[in-house]
Amino acid sequence: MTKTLERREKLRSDLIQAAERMIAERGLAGLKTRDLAREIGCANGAVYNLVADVDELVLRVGSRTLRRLDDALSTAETGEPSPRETLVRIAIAYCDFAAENLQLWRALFEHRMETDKALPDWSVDDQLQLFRHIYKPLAALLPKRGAEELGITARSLFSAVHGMVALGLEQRLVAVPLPALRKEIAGLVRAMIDGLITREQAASPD
Amino acid sequence: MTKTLERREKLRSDLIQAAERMIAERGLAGLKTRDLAREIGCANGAVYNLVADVDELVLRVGSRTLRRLDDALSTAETGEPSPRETLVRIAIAYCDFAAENLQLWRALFEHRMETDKALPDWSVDDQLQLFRHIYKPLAALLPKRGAEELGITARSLFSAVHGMVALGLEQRLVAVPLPALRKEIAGLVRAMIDGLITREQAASPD
DNA sequence: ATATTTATTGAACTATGTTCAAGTTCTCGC
DNA sequence: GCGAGAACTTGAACATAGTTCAATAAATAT
Repeated sequence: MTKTLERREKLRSDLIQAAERMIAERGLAGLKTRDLAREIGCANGAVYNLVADVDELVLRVGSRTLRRLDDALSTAETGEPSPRETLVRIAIAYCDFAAENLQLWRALFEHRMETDKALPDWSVDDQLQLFRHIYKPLAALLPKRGAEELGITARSLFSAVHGMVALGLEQRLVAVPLPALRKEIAGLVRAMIDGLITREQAASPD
Repeated sequence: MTKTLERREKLRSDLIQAAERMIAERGLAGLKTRDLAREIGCANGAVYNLVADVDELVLRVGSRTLRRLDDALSTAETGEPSPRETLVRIAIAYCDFAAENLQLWRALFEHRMETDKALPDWSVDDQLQLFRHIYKPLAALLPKRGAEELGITARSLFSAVHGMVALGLEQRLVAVPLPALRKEIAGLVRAMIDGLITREQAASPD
């Protein structure tokens, strides 16, 4: 009885790993059900016994990528006493992760579900976890801010770094060499933090 | 003799406009050659007499979008004496443009050419123009920096704002209401600028 | 007016996600 | 054990798309 269940689970796991490998090697657009089926040794149609459609598959791969990214950021935030430098390290870690997992990281943002098909909950949850890395060090630096406001600022800071990484790693424009990009990010993160602190202490001079 | 040439040019122009409308309404993935052909009144295959392939079509639409974006940013930078507030206004203008032209703006970044097919020059040129809006006000604020360094910082600042807009307008995560997003962007841009100025005046305390 | 060049057509080709009727394998009551 | 019924797997077939190209039509030159 459990025999086919086990087999299914094994196959499903193989499928997701194969999809991950394929995206990493050929990009999101290079993911093909027939190639996947061949790799895991089943019929093309059998893929749809394991996942509902390719959207789900991409989301499952994304979930794994987000978990690894989360781990990378967790590592970056340990053992650094200064909250300011912790934030810098997290930003650099984000940049490094994106560079080392370029296609998988891009897939997180490139993928679009067909209109109005909602994301499953388990996928949404993953994503919201990312901001939490920034929250604690930021709270230490901006003691006057409330939880709500801090959450928003954390999100903004994350987004700003994301933008620098996204455009910095884009091949189309002048590609920035990675060391230069890391330096730029560190500089702008420090500037943002300093600016936020200054503006918190002063009465927000617009 | 010029008869068919004229007709072709007219058709090509119609095609690009139809593609623009289609992307704006249905997103980049909703662009279909057969629908385009029907709209401009020619055979499906005739599309390939007007452009080499859909890649070129998307790029041509992108070129128009970039031009309109450029205009919007130009408008934002006029008539504001303070360079700092000029930068804030440019950032807000970028945000507003993205919100008002969401699908077309997204298409600029979502589109990926098939591997190793290079962008045509006319397309690359367009994109580099965007940073130039930021350059002048930034130069006024950071007089000690050289041209090279300023260019990099301008790019970083642009990228950071881009990231805030990109993630802020993303439906998947908690969508930020537009007014809140504008406020956030204004706040973080001011913080970045203040931080950059502070760090330029001090001896860059890392 | 006719021949030659050029442009346009739409059917056909390829690739790809998805479905489903038919075949196969497995399970469970006897 | 074994056979009926449930569950699973298959791969051919379908729908949709981008792209090509031989055949047709139009335009131009002689």
